[in-house]
Amino acid sequence: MKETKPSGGEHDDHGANGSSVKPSLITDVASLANVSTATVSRVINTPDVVAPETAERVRHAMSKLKYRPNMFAKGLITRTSRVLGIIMPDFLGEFYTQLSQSADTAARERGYHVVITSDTRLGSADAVQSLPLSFLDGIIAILTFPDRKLTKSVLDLNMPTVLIDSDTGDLGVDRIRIDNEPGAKQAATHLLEHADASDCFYVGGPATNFDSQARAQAFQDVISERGGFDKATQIRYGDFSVDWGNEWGLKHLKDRTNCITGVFAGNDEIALGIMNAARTLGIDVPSQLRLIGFDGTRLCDIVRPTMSSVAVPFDHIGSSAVELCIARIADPERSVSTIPAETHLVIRDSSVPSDQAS
Amino acid sequence: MKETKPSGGEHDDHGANGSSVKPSLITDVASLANVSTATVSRVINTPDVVAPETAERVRHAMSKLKYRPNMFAKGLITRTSRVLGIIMPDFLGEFYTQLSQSADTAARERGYHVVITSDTRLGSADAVQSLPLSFLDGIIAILTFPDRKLTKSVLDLNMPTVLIDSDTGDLGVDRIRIDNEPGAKQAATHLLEHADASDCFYVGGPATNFDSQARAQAFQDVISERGGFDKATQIRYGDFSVDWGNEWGLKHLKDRTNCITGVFAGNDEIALGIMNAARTLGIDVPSQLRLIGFDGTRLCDIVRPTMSSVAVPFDHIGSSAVELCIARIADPERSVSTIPAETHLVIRDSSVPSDQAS
DNA sequence: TTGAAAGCGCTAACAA
DNA sequence: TTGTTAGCGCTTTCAA
Repeated sequence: MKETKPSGGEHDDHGANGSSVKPSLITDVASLANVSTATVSRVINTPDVVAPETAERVRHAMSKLKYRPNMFAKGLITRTSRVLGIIMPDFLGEFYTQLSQSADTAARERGYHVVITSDTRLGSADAVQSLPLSFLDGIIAILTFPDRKLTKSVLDLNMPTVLIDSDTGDLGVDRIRIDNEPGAKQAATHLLEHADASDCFYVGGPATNFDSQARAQAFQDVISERGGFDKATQIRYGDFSVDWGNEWGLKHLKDRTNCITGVFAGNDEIALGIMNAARTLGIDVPSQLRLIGFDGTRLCDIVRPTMSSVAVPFDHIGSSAVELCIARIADPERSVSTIPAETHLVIRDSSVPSDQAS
Repeated sequence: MKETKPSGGEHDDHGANGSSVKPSLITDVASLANVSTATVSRVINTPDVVAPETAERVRHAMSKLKYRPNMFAKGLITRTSRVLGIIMPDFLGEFYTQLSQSADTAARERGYHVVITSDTRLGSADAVQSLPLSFLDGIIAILTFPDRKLTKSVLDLNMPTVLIDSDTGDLGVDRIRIDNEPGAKQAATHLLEHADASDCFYVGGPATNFDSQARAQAFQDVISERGGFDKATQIRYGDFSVDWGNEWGLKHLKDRTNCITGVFAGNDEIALGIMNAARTLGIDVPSQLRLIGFDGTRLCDIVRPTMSSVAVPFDHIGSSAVELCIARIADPERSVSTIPAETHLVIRDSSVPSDQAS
């Protein structure tokens, strides 16, 4: 309490809009506490190496000046930010939402922050220049489409990266591999319990989507075993939307009132659309139509009848991705690994014969 | 093509895991292109000021070396990142999802990036130290609870900030003010068209939540005008969840089979819960129960019957927040403004008398 | 236990 | 149109 008055004020800010008062620097804190900047830096980064009373004096100065280290300067030296970026196609959909939440929790436990951003810009030509992604210590990218350019953009970032759910072959990158097969096979098998093989359908997302295809394949493997399978009609692709499900349902369900139809949808939203179409057509779920979705999002428990769906282990995926990413950051030389994320069928009301059929 | 070989390689990376090869620097590019670092910097930031052929040469060197400016160093000087942060309570829920999407779009158009992060850590003691938020050029915070500590934490960041939907008085900060009143009054009025005032209920979120309260107040204003209003039973608080709606419905709807009940829910999820409870109890929506939600999320069109709801203009809110934030960044001295976001009722099937009442 | 000083990679005057 | 040079705010040897 004897040096020059530093720049940061101690009285309340007038405006409270940021950036009106300029932030105090480490030098301000140093002079207020009568120490060198090195010491201030030490109480922040390696507290145990500085004398308790000195540390206390410094801490007092820091809070008095509302000192906040400049992360640009800090990062320039340490080359880390302790923030992980999650790149996803868009912010919409339960899928991404639940994944973000679990990744955030996992990151937090390990002293990292997570920020979410959409990848739309990644595909553009000047992506490399425009992306302020170099702030990040690592990247977790959810690449659902086999978009080579996008994948390459991400890989070109040349930083610790974890890919989720992409169809990319072995690019020598850590990956969380969502295994569609077990859940999809369980779903198909479940459908077959009450419906003929020829009455079962797969209504998927985009034909180019890897998951969409994998689920279709598993479905086909199970169904075709029973014979009477016609790929052209029993497997259809559209997009991952309620509208597509509704459209398919309206068109293909109306003349199926005197048999039990089994439908396995590419995701929950499509399934919901089909459920709505059935209602419109007066077809009862589950007595006339057995329906199973995919992803196991919150939607399944919200709608009535509740919807059977193949659950994707979001928590496991989110936390594994974070762990893998942090492990890679810690040791860039460690061998590449792929962590499988198994799916499994969760049966709810939309696929089991109701006791009181109407 | 005559200088020292720079560090970055031109052959493919072996591993493809980031950080194995060290990134090339501006000096590498400069020497490869036979220019000074200043010139390289110019082709990146002010291209028109450098000779076309020189620029071309530099650009070639950049792509050959996969040069990527170090944002830490750049930010240290320019003090900007062109990244805006959106802070929200959590990643869950349609509300935040749709808001993020519109903010992202708006930011993109203006050359900014948006990252989403949850605010859980903001409230903690060491928040100031642990938050790597100083990277951001601005912050958009969604503060739904009157949490003074959280609000203060955000404001203490002392950077361009826009608050959305908080109940904070005038803190001299830019704000997007969601106006619950018009929509809520329309909802209450709509309910009154077919239900007695004493048969109308508001089932809100947390009692401490500002929006929850504002909606309740508007509801009360309209309903109590008709007389026979008992606040204690007709206004109930819980949380913004499907479960709470279901719980309320199961408890309070069962002995209301011989009158038309009108329910205005605090958000769409609560409304959905109530809708499910009604179904469980065999109460028909909308003939016996007129139901209106709040937020106007995608859920409203997904469920059957489709749900009437007070729409919140997400697009407007997201883009306005981004605009306001960018304006503040551009001119820290500009006067503080509050942009209202009006809500309005969107009538769907859950609140209108069905033609064929059962 | 602390301080002095040398940068981290980049941009921005100021010259040329 | 281009180059030289001085930092941005912080961390980190190296000495003391």
